Parts: sequence; C-alpha cells; structure tokens
Amino acid sequence: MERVPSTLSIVQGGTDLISSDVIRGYNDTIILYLLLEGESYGYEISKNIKELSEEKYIMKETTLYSAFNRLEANGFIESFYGDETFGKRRTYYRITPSGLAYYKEKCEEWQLTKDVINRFIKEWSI
Amino acid sequence: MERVPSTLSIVQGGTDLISSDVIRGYNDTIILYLLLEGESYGYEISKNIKELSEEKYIMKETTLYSAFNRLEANGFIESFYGDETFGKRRTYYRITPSGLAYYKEKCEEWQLTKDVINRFIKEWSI
DNA sequence: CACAATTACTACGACAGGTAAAGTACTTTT
DNA sequence: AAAAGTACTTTACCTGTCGTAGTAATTGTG
Repeated sequence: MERVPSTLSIVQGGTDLISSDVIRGYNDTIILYLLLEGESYGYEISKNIKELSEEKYIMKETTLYSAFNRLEANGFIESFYGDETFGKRRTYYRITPSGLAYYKEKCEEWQLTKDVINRFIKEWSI
Repeated sequence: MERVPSTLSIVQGGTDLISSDVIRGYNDTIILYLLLEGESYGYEISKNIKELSEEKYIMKETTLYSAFNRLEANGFIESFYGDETFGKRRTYYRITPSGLAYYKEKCEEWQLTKDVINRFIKEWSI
C-alpha cells in the first residue's frame, strides 16, 4: 500500500473514493445514527457503516473507538458490558437524550453545510 | 467570546452555524473554485467566500494562508507579486492545470460524499 | 491632526481528530 | 495446527484549524 499524504488519503482503492477529511466532521453523527436503532457495540457498528455506505466508507477501528470515548465523555452515549459468557467481552453503547439532541443539531447543520459547499462545486459530468 | 471546544466551534454566532470540522476537507476546493474565475489574492478570496456563502462560512485568515501554502507546495496554485506601488504588496495566486484536475476530482468526490453522509442523516424538519 | 478601522499579510504555538502499528484475547473455520 | 474472524486497547504521530500577536500601509472619522 502506497504512502499517501492525509489530504489525499483514500478509503477504498477503487474508483469510489472518499477522503477521510471530509467525513471527519460526521463520524460522531454516523455512529449516533446507528445507535438510534438500538444498543450496539464497536464491531457491529463498524460493519453497519460499511454495509449502509455500500463499502464506500469504512471507518478505521481506532477512529471508531476514539469516537466512542469522545461521545461518552460528552455524555452523548452510555456504555455498559454485555453479559456474553463466551468470546471477548463486548462494550455496548446506547444513545442518551443529549446525544439525540446533538444528532438532531448535526442533521440540521448538514443541510446548511451541503448548501454552502455546493456553491463552490461545479458539475463536470453529464 | 466564550471558549468552545473545537468540535463544537462555531462560525457565526446566530442560528446559522457551520462547524469548521465539516468544511475542513473542502477549504482547498473552495479556494480553487474562486481561482477558476481568475487570479486573486488572500483578502479578496476571503471576502468572496463570505459573500458567496452569504456569511454562513467565514474562513479564518490563518486557515486561508496556510491553505495557500499547502496548495502551492502541491503545485495546485502559483503565486506572484502584484505590481501595486501603493499599500502593502499583495501576493496573487493563479490555479495550475494540476490544480484544475484536483478541483475536478474533488467535485466528483463531493457528489459521492454527499450521498454517503445523507444515508446517516434524518430529516426532522417539515 | 490624531486615532481607529480597514487592507494585506506572516509567524508561532496549541489542540483535536484521524490513523498506522502493534498487541491482547477468545472463537470459528479450514 | 494454522488462519481467519471477532472485539477491542494502547501508543505515538501527522495534519489542518485556529487563537494570539505582530508588521505595514491606506483610508475614514472626530
């Protein structure tokens, strides 16, 4: 794997590429979205992101777990241990009311951000 | 001015807010877009961003000038001095062919990114 | 005429978020 | 028995943003 500077860093080697710097501001939101559907844990969320984005976005493990810590520190999610008696013990997360409020804010912000960025984008295809 | 952590840092105090972490991946693209229309310099670009975004996004000076340096180091823009004989000498920038190519890539990427993020966003208004 | 405001940068240092690399630990498949 | 998959944790580094501050010239206001 070639070493690429971070601005140009690419998720997925193929033709569908997304630079991680863009999603940056929305990693927390993406995680919260998946927790809306119910409690979950790291590995599952990771797979859900991959599936929902049709492999176009794969969140790195370290990014995911550091996001969990940040979200918990901010009171947006709560963690608890699962009671599985086999395998490695999972840490489950659930969204809190303030996490939901934050998610809603981010959704509104997204509409605005989209509009602003669109003004600086040209469409070359067709 | 209250000290706010960077994730929640806000551009514009009012109801229209955009966190800088989101635009992050597109600052370079925004600058290149404005250079498509012709040569320009820092202060002018800064004002154009403000106007085009209807005050919804104001790029910080330090962010702008560090973006210029990065873009020039990557060969996406070229700088030269203006010949004004009054005032402080301006550094003008023009976009290069490889800058144009990069801009086009970013535009395509944006369509993809928008689609991906949209999948994790709910619409609460209406 | 003094002063503030505006224009046009530059330098420095701090900080947050993303990520590579590596390790731990247990289970299932080959 | 080895590889692959599940489920994390720790460390250390890099990049981009941004607060603060300084320089330098011009224009507007009292």
